[in-house]
Amino acid sequence: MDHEQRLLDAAGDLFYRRGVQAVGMDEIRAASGVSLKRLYQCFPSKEALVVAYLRRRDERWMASLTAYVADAGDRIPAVFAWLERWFAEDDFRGCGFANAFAELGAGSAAVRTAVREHKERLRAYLRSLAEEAGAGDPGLLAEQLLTLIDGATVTAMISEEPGAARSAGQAAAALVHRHRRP
Amino acid sequence: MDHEQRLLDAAGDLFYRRGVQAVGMDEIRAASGVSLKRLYQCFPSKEALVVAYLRRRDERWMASLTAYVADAGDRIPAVFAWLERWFAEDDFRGCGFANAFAELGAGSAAVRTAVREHKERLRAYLRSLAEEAGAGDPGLLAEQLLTLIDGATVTAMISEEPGAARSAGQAAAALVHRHRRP
DNA sequence: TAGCGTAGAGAACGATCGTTCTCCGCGGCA
DNA sequence: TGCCGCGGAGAACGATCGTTCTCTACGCTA
Repeated sequence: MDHEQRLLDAAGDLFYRRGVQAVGMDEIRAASGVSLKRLYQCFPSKEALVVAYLRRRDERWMASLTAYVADAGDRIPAVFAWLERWFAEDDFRGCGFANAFAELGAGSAAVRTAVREHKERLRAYLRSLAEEAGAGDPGLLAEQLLTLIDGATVTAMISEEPGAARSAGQAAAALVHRHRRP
Repeated sequence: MDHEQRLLDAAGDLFYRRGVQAVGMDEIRAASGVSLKRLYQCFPSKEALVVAYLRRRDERWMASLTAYVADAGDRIPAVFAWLERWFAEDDFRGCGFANAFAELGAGSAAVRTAVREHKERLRAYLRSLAEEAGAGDPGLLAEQLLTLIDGATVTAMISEEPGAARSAGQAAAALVHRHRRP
């Protein structure tokens, strides 16, 4: 495995679990086994590493969600079933993007952009699901689903109970039903 | 005005706008005009100051919301109208509690507790609104409203558009309607 | 084998953090 | 007036941060 992958593996785990500011570059070096010199050859600054972490997390998170939903019959309920499994994971600690935005959004335009791109990708995907479900206003339904997802993620992070996904899933089902009949 | 108030005013503004870790104690001293010695007499550590900031923010935030809603006819829609006004404020930067949890939750049990207490207070208030609205399962409706509020707050923070409150308010109205007829 | 380029380990650097300490000047009291 | 104690300004401290530099050891080529 090349150095960049090893660095992103170590940084991704540490940044997500403990927060970006709480993790120093030397800890990433120790966890990855990559020397500091090479670390700075791959990523010229911590900010660059954080942005790369967010981009890779976006790819993997979206890929996991879409793969799970593609295999399910009822697409939109499957989104919330996937969320519940995610919330129950041992190292779940909320939305890595919202957390990074909270930590660094005020200071780093690159982080703001990376987070917005992720949310935009998710919104577009939810819109495709809303269209497939025959919603009268798929843009509005997608926005509401996004709100339920982000809200359930915050609630699960703070309460440390994966049940937040279930009530959000019920709300989503009610909204989908609502959007079908104008 | 006494020193504690001046400190909490300055710290509250700085912590919320820029994040806790991005603000040093010396900057709080400069903004408040309170000497460093007295600062540490009032709050023996930064963590204590952060917890006091969260408690005061909880009180004021809840007081503002409940006062606004109490004056309105339709209580639950009023919650989302209040949210929209909040999102449109110049220095809006998301939920101070979720942001503090993202920054410090992994490292500070006191911060985790303060954040959970706020969310619990909000949940209890929403439950009282759900009961008043005649919901069949007020606990579930309160949980869903909380999810919509947190989700809309995250979306508004990231997108910097207050419109997130509107679609969430429409979703809330649909859910209230749903809960009335089983 | 001699010379060279490279890579890793980790010391070093300047900045900044939370926290404590020192010093000085001012007000109350005999 | 002389003394004492308190409070403020800010220097100082040790730790740690992101980043760079030095030194050493090794592999390749002639």
